[in-house]
Amino acid sequence: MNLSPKIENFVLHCGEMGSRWGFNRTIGQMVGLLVINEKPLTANEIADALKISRGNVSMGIKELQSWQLVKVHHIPGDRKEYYSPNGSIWDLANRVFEERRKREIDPTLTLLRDQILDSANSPEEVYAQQQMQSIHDLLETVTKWSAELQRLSPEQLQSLMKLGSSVSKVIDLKDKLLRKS
Amino acid sequence: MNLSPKIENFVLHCGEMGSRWGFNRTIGQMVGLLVINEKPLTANEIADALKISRGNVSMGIKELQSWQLVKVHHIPGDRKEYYSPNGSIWDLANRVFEERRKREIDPTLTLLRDQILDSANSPEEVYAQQQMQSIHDLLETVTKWSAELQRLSPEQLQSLMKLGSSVSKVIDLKDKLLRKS
DNA sequence: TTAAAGTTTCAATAATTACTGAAAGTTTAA
DNA sequence: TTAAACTTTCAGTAATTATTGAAACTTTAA
Repeated sequence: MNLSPKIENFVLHCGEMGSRWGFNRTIGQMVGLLVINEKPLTANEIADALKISRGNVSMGIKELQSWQLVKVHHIPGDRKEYYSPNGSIWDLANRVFEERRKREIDPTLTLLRDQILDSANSPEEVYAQQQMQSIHDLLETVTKWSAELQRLSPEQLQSLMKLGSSVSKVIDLKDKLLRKS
Repeated sequence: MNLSPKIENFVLHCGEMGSRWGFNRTIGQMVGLLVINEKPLTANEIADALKISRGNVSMGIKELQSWQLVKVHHIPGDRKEYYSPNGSIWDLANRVFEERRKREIDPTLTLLRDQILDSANSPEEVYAQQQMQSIHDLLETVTKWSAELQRLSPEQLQSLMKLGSSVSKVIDLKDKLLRKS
């Protein structure tokens, strides 16, 4: 497996970004490689292209499956497993986004809900409760909004952007409309 | 500095979430501690409350300043520096969001713009270019949308949510309105 | 000036996280 | 069954990241 410089460049970049996107370097590279290749790849091809051990590929694939980012294919008469991205770029991004919400926001929302139910026993705790309530409200709003946006298709979002509409303009329009009716 | 169990619990949680939010455990705890305390704290108080070294606090504060999350106060006749969160919860979240966009999306957008300008030299590269174009378009859309949403005040967002309006409903309203006029 | 009160830096080390490769496990065809 | 072809696991090790604490630096009051 010999990557062209352009493709290798992209794959290496995905590796560097990997940890920022929620996985590690190797897994970032794997995503890049799978996305940039039209044909599904075997674990050995991945190990070879990225110059990593076979065992590491196996662990990476497992992780990517837990994020629902890869799909397995079988070719009749061939025992190897072939891997490819599970869906369009948009689908992949949505899953990463969703998974990160689960990891980065949900646990805190759970904690805050519990803490807020509990009553404060001192002036410091009264202030602490207020702050926790603010964080809770913020996170709930963000969660709801991200769910709304995820529901839209890329076409809906992009056509909206291309119309030159900002969200605030849309909200203004909505306000006007509601006032009239 | 003795934290009540409830407050300690919150601070420790912030520590555990720290790395998921883009910093490390200690810095997560520092944010939690500063946010939950009404009064600004000195570096020594932070070190004491979190049981970490003074040097570590210094480095953490530096990092938090680079994210623009803390503010320094001085009390007349007192040489110590007092730290507090730089703005409301909403302000802090906005800055984290913005900073993460810079780290997680912008570098990739830059790379993809360059790659897309370059012409493909093989069928594999043609496919690769197409995929890179899709990722580019997706990231641009996400970037523009997040900028739009950040522009709204928490009140605007929340009132909108409370009206029970989903974004798609708002978009539908907008379409109807545009069709009429 | 000086020294006290504070802050920052950074080399050494600790803690965490990722990776390898050999062994164990699984599946399939004969 | 057996063995070939493949995948997974995981103990040991490598690489990376975070933390300490002592020394260097800075600021201010006398």
